[in-house]
Amino acid sequence: MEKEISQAVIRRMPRYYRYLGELLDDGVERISSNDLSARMRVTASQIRQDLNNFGGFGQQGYGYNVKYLYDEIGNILGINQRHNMIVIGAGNLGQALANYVNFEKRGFVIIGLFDVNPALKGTCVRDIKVRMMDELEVFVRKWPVDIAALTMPKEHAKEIANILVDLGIHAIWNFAHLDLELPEHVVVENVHLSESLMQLSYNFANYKKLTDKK
Amino acid sequence: MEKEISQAVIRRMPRYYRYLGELLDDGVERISSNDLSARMRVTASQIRQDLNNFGGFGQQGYGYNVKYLYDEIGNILGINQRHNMIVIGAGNLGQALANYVNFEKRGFVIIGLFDVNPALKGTCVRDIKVRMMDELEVFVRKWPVDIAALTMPKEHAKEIANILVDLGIHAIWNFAHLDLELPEHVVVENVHLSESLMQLSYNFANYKKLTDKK
DNA sequence: TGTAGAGTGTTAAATTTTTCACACATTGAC
DNA sequence: GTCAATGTGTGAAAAATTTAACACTCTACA
Repeated sequence: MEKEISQAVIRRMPRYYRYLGELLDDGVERISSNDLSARMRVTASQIRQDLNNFGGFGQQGYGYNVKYLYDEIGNILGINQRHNMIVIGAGNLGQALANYVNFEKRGFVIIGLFDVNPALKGTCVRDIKVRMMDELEVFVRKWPVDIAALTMPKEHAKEIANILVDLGIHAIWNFAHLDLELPEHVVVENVHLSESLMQLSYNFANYKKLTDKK
Repeated sequence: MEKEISQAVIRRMPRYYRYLGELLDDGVERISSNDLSARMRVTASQIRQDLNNFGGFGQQGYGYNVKYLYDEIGNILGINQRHNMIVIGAGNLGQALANYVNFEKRGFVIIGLFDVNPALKGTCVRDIKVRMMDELEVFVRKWPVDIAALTMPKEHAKEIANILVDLGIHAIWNFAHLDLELPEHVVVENVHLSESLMQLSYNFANYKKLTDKK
């Protein structure tokens, strides 16, 4: 078995993908790790190391073919394979996700939106109907759901996550401010906005301290 | 000058803060790095190392006083100091931020919400009025703004970010899918949702591969 | 076709991050 | 008060990550 690739590397791959997409749009055909490194402000060495975790995509004396590398990274990340998503919590955040058409372009299709608020029942976000939570189970049994995004308040997240896992979903995009404790085979990706804000706050305070001292 | 603390450490601090807050709510008075490590699923060693970057908050034979440590980490992160925020982009995501009352509890107060869409002019999210972009400059000159959250489409983010920086703002919470190139003294925290989703996608695909092989 | 230059893949070194291990301060039971 | 148990702070080891260095391949131009 191949050795496992570290999350540090994985976290950088989407960024490569983004930059390559831009190059593609700009009609750039080929790029060297050096040129890319200058654009992305990372070392060329890191780019080459990262990519070589997945295989040799470049060619000596030439560099990397943008289109080819773009597609390869897309495959690695599972982009352009269709992923059906549901979003639990149709508040602003849930609606923001539902409205974000770029996900769909990449194969991440939101097929259902759920909430407890009866006022939302039957309303639509884009063409996605908001359903009540009691319809969740039937829905998930009927449609193949790959990923569930949790955008509801943290009070219910734990319970819902367990239900989803019992229903066979094993990828969860968690926006609730808590750490889900789920079986090992379930993949969880956390987006903790308040923690991100606090990190910003620290760096902000620290920058001020630095300049105040001068 | 004290040696700089790595972002890896900073990124973990809000999580400690969150767990300590929960302990506090549960009426727990003291905790050892060992107990905390069991709850948080990190090594006790890491907890002690992390905290000791900022000073010795614990006591041998006793552990850490929850309330005290909670407050200290709060201070380190600049929580409970007031931070005035503005949000550029009053779409779903901007409104989600504006509606999220917990930020305010922590001292992060959104004082303005801006958009280009005239249909939103004068509408309110909670008690925050949505203003048009052409009012931005006067607003920022009038009110002290610490942090700007960018939730508008990426096409305009670069330009707006430059304007904000010129107006003296030096902390930016960037939700747009691009990397801002700003002067060194500006602190930027990125939240790239699509990259987070791709990381989930990779891990999802990889989990599947693993189990399929068996 | 030959060859200088470009640029990858890869091994090795440097750095950073995490974990281990333990001396010693404090607690709390008796 | 004594003393075993607890549990931090910290220096050192281990592991992981990042950067550097370079042999060798392929390109592109004459």
